[in-house]
Amino acid sequence: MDRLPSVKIRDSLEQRIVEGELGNGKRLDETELSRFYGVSRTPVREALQRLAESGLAEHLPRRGTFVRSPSLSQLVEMFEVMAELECMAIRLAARRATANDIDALEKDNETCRAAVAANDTKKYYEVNARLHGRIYQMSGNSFLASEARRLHDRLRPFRRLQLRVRGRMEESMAEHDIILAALRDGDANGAMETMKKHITIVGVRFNDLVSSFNRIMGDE
Amino acid sequence: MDRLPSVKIRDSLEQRIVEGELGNGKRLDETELSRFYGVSRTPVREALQRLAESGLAEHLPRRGTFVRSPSLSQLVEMFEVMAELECMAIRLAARRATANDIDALEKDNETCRAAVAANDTKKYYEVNARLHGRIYQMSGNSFLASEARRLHDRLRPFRRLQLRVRGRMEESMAEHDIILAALRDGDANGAMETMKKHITIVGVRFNDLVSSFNRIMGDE
DNA sequence: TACGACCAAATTGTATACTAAAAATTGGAG
DNA sequence: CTCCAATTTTTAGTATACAATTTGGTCGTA
Repeated sequence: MDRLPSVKIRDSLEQRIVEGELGNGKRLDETELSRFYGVSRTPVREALQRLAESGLAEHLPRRGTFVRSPSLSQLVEMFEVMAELECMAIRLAARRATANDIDALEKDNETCRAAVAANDTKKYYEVNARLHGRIYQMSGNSFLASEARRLHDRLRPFRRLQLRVRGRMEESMAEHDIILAALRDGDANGAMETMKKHITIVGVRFNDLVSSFNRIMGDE
Repeated sequence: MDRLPSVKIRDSLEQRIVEGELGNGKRLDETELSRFYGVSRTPVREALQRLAESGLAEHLPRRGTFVRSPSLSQLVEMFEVMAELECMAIRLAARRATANDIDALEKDNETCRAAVAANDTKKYYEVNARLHGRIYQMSGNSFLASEARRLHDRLRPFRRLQLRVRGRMEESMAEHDIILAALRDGDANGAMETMKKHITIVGVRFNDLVSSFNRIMGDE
């Protein structure tokens, strides 16, 4: 199944925004993009409609479409909601996890640990995302899983910067260990407690986040 | 500010789906819709793209766009997530509510009570939605507010059916009373407890059963 | 009758042409 | 030189024309 051009363009734009190539406030010019992708304006417009619907861009009638990264306060709000969803997922997962599920998590966690030892941020991020995705699945609530994954992806660039903060990867690993131990014991409350701390940015030094944030947002 | 035709069409379709006029599986024919709305296919297509992105419809490449109502198990999952978001909102609201906020809630609640007395389901739904929306706002987390409102709107037709169940409106009122009382006392936990019961449709046991069932059966 | 290939109608996806609204520019008055 | 207004230019929104793909049916053959 080969995807439609309009969908491919949408995905490409989404990635370019998330990667930071298309910074906040950047005007997404229909003609320019149509030249870039070698198609007419029609599929580009459809891609932009979908982008705007998902919240990554804002469409102003008869003005154009603009990349809209969240403000700092919106970011904090999003992390707050993310923490709640992760908590919910881990609570459900603790009740429903099978031995196989937990084994898979353990395996990912060890890969994470290796990445930390090698100081491989990219690898760590990748496996970490898989681990969290697995927990969403384990919750048994596929709607929750899809919502959590959506938010997770949207917070991706910020989460990644957060990991660059010195010592954050090690700290994160320790939390993973506690969460997994709680899961193994079926201790839903313990897992939730740690997960909340794990996600919420309040645990991180606020200044670190702000400086990362400014670095990302600084370039237009 | 007058909205663009493509946006108006999107909103109209969304409403028609939610109202049940366009039932599950209904094919959204581009030509037919363009005739219906008296415009060309272009704005209709853009409206359909947005609908698909928001999850109300599904777009199959070169086949068409179809209304996709959630299955029973998806519905249960969505209510489960809704309950979690409502809990979060009420927890935050309990900490941040001002006297004015609570007065406004009380007023809505009394209007609700009048609607129950008159057995006016439509009115009850309307004011009930406003009351919940107010709680989202009171949480102080605007991202949470927008997400909760989105889900609330999407669950609207099912919530409405639920209210037709005999005695459900009265029961719902009683819960509102308890929640408001807890809010007035700043009792976040009490408010959350009741809210959880208030939202969850069938009870946690059933959710667990359906979720495990789906996991076993491999239905994603 | 059953099955398969091929053709035709319908419908989606894309390109292009046209319209209308907003930004940019130019020209003049003060 | 500055400010404002009219005009030009650019660009978003829409219509229409065309291409590509699926689908249903028909015809022919085993």
